[in-house]
Amino acid sequence: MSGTQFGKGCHLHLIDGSAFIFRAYHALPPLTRKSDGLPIGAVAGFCNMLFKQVEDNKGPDAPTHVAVIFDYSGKSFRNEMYDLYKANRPPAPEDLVPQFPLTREATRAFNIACKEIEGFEADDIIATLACQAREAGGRVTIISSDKDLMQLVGGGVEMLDAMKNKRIDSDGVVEKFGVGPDRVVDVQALAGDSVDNVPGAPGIGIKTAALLINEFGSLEELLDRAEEIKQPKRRQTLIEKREQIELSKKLVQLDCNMTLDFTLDDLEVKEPDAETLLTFLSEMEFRTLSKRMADQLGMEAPAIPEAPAAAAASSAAPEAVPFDKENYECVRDAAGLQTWVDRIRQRGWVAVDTETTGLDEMVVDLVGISLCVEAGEACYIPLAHKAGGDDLFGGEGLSEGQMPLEEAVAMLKPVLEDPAILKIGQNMKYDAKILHRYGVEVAPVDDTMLMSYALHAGLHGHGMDTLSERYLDHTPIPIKPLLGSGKSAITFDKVAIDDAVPYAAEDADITLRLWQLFKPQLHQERVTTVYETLERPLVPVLADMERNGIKVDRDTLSRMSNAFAQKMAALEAEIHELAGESFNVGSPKQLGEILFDKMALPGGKKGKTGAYATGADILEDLATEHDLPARVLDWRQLSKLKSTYTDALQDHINPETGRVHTSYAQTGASTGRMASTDPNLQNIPVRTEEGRRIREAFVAEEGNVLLSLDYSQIELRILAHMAGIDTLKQAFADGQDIHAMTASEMFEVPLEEMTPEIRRQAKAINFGVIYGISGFGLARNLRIPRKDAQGFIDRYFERFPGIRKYMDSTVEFAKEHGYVQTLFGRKIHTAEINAKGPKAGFAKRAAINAPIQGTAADVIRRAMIRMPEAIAHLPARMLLQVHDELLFEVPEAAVEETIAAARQVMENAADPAVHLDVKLVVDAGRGRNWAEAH
DNA sequence: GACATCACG
DNA sequence: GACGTACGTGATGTCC
Repeated sequence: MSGTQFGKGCHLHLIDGSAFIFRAYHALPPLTRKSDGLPIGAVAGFCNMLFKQVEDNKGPDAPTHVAVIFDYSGKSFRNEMYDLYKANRPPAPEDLVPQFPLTREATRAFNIACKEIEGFEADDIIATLACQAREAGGRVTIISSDKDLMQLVGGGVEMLDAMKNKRIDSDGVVEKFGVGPDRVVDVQALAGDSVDNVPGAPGIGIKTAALLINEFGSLEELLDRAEEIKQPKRRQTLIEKREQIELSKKLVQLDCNMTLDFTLDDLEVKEPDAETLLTFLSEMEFRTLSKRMADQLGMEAPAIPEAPAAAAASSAAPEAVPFDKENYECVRDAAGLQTWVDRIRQRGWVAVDTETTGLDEMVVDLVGISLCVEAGEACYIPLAHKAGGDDLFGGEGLSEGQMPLEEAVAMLKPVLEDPAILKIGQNMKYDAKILHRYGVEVAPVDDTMLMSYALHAGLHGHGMDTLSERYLDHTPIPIKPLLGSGKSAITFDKVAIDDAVPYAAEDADITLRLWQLFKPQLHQERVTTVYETLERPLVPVLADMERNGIKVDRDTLSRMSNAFAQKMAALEAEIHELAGESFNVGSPKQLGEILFDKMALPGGKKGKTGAYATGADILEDLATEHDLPARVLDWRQLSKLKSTYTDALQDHINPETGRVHTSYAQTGASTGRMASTDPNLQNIPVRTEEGRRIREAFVAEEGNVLLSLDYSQIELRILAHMAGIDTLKQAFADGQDIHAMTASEMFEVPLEEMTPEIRRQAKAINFGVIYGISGFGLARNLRIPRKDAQGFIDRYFERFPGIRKYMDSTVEFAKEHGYVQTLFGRKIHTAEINAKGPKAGFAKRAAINAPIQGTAADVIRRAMIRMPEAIAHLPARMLLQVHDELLFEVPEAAVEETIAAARQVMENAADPAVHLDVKLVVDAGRGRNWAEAH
């Protein structure tokens, strides 16, 4: 066949690749590649179509030439004619984006010509090729159902809807458009197209358009003789919108005369190269297709590890298999471990759990590893259990019957790092960090804790015990009896191996069962995208940040501690003097008795415990008249700073790194926010001058600076977007002072005459709105009469009715569905929304706040996930996240570049999943320490 | 271990 | 008509 020139007797298949991808994407369930979760549903559908094409190549009506044509991403020449062309088309779904290049790869793997040209749409290339083929006397089949291509039908050109397997010839076009192919563009020009944003003639659809074109013969004739039309409205439209209609025709008219850098002859059908194709298919892990293709090519199908989704579905329901300690194996040597390695390889996945000497992953040692490949069947590999304390030779000796730790790790490493084997864990960040210290980079991973978070946020916690009890109806073996408690508590390495096996193996067993249960639920609950884009990819990012830590200067803290202690002592003496007796200032109970009984100051008891409330707000009220409460407030501030920060922080400095390594709880907050623990670095003081100085102890390494980038007013911006408040959006677009603007709108004060006091009140209202405002809450915050506060709120809602609408509809949604959602699809369950009594108020406000706080949390998560790649070329390290702030450490020379790169990522973090009507703005600061940088 | 208090966004 | 409220967190010290 080679060398034949395209001409009579030739048959060209033109496949509309882009259209096909979208149809495959929407028609098929969201399949993911088992080994790493890569979305591949559309690729799978696409490959099946190509497979069919290959079969067709041998069929009775076989093509001699074939090509798959793609849209070039980006704008086409039509955007130059009409900038709104396809403007209302939403961006491609995020899990489809990575599949675009894969479909090109697939096409080439099938050895089919793969064409796209910058600045042109696939339709134009198809049109040009179809015209060329027709002129050469050949036949053409366009494999697409896109009506825009129907203008090409006729003269040997037909279309084929591959999904419905339906051919469309001239008659088919007449059926669809009421006119022949040669007049399709005329009808389209009149009818317009909302999908492509082609304006057309308002009020005229396909039916009317066809009627008119058939009556007048052509669009040009119709427009010239528009005066003759009887219906007044129609006549007026055609006359007034003539220009718009003519533009529409240009938009829908395909270009048959493109200059191509290839010829029809280049599209000759070729046999696929068996090895290339099978390699690709097995890389995609397309089991069935690999087999069918291999059969057709007369080859052996490549081995692909079994798919978890299919296999999980086929195995017994995880909750149906009883828990049985007897089935848990203790692996004591290499031979025993090898059988598990083999089982894992055969299975393609494994649940993993590590046992360690403590909870701090930066410090603790590995004690053992448990594995599970099938519900009910698990093992524990003890590696560093120590002999009993009464051992004559000291407690340091390892217990008998353990294989060497290095040997076990060496055997497991290839499995744990194999991209084709999925590692399943409960809070895998912990295990991955431990294993990292033993030279193992665990990947890919699934995490049942994160799955539960995507599914059940707001309903309950996501710890293993909770999940096991709720979803497996099984109470796990408690750790307490093994470790003891209090002073006599031991670490896991001191637990007897026989006791450790059932406990440890069960954890892996539970994890596997939870995974089998949750995995399909992600799809059913429509949170796969949340899990795959906001949860799973964040794990390694957080692990890196935690490992990085931040340098904290012990001397600075220590000096401050001493200073605080001195001041506190002085204050304490003064307080005792004022009280006329000595008492524990740190005891709210004793303080309350002094203030309200002995001194008889005005104030009240509080609820449950019967003790007086002595919170800062109450003391502040008293402080205007009395010295004692004022001193107590000072004392308390210092006490807080000293105990929580200057003292406790020193204990968290890692002796090896000299840095403080926090731990982020990814599932800590129901809204999608992270929580920071051990220590909490998200609540380091900043609001008072004295407290802010603690940040001076957070420093950069020599030659480096700390860089702080934070979102400006992100929650208010998100509220403006979600509630659709034009005034607010405009103010943000103009870079205005949003609180001053609010104040001006509300109190009708011109911006030039704004006073700090009025602005302060507006600011409180703006924040109140985010929290689900109430007259009471605002009154307390502003210390104004409740009536006045309610007046402010009423005026606010009058001025911004959209806000009230947002609040009402959010609560409505919560009541109906039992959850609310962020813009990115994260669900936050609102269990008590339909409760009665005071609980209802709480639930309502939480429901109003959650989508706003949660969307902001999603945005910064997306930025964090993209950050490593964006700063990979720079010597910068991301250290901390504080809800709307990211802190970096970077050599001075790379500061500007890092700010630019990080800001770019942060400001565009919502795209392309969500297009915000309000731009996100990121402020940056730098300094030798965190106080300077912030 | 519950409660009160206070640090942050 | 009264209830009793700002949203989301974590750490510390007191007291039982």
